[in-house]
Amino acid sequence: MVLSKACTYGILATLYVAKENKEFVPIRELSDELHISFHFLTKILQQLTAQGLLISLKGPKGGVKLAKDPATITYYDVIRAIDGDEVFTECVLGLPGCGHEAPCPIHEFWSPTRDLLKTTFVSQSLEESAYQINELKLRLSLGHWNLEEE
Amino acid sequence: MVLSKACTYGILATLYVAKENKEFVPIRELSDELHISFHFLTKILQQLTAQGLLISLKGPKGGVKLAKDPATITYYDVIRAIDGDEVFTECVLGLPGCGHEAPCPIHEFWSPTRDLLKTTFVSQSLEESAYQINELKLRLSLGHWNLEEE
DNA sequence: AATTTATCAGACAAATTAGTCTGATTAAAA
DNA sequence: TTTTAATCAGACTAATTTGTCTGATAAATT
Repeated sequence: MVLSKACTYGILATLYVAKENKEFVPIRELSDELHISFHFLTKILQQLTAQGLLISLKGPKGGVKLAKDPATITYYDVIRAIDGDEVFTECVLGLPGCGHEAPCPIHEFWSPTRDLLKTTFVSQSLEESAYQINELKLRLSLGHWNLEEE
Repeated sequence: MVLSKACTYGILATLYVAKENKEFVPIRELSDELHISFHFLTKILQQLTAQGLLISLKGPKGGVKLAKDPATITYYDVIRAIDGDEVFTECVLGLPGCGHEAPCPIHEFWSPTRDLLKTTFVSQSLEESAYQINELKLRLSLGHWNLEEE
């Protein structure tokens, strides 16, 4: 698995918030719509709040919102806040100190692939995805299509 | 993490066997040289034996050897035998049924990246890496360099 | 001021992955 | 034929990730 579940949940939630484009979305709404455990999602979003990607508000009318313009937040930002950037920097075989000077047997081939992996997430902003979600009516929910309520 | 630890251990072990190029390498030698837990590695190599990538022999002069010409075994073969091929097929956001007809918001961008990921592992054989290990004296061990014995 | 609705904090449980251990089995060598 | 050296089988433990729960805190409404 490239991304942890916590990380994919974090991405789905920030995408939802980006597409809604309103003040403070309650986590309960996110967990209901995306079919993610409320308490688990709460913990994940607290991380994103602590990292400065989200702003939260307690009480009625509370919830979370993006801390910045969604055009300036990339998938990479969210991934790094939850999973760290090890997946984009570490040796795929786990050899300590693997690099150009002391490469593992596939370093030379893995390195460009790893770079593309990073570029893929760096070059996509939440706004671009939010636009596509709205335009193309893309779903974000983890629920299976034929179990979706209308 | 792209590959599980079990998977990286399996790759390192098969690479070691490929570079040694002799009949039946004992797992004890592999675990000592690669600094991997003997019992854990044993279980992993049993999987590879069950999957037909390795042949094992009990008793003195026993151990494991490659079941085929290392030129015909790819990293992808080993990865699939241990981790399965989900990492090469599933949605990076975990959305069930994500695909061309019902894409997730980054399907279009993730898809080629995922393809390169697979291609990277499909196009590298154990023999090619074994050759490089021998020629360039590349290390396989998980031990840190300054802790290595001579 | 009291109530309601939300996040925050942290303990706890379950599931998965990683790692350990003991004994059974098998094959070669003495 | 006995001993020895290896894998095989499976139970067990530890660590990490995932998920659940309860209460404290804060902000808006009544």
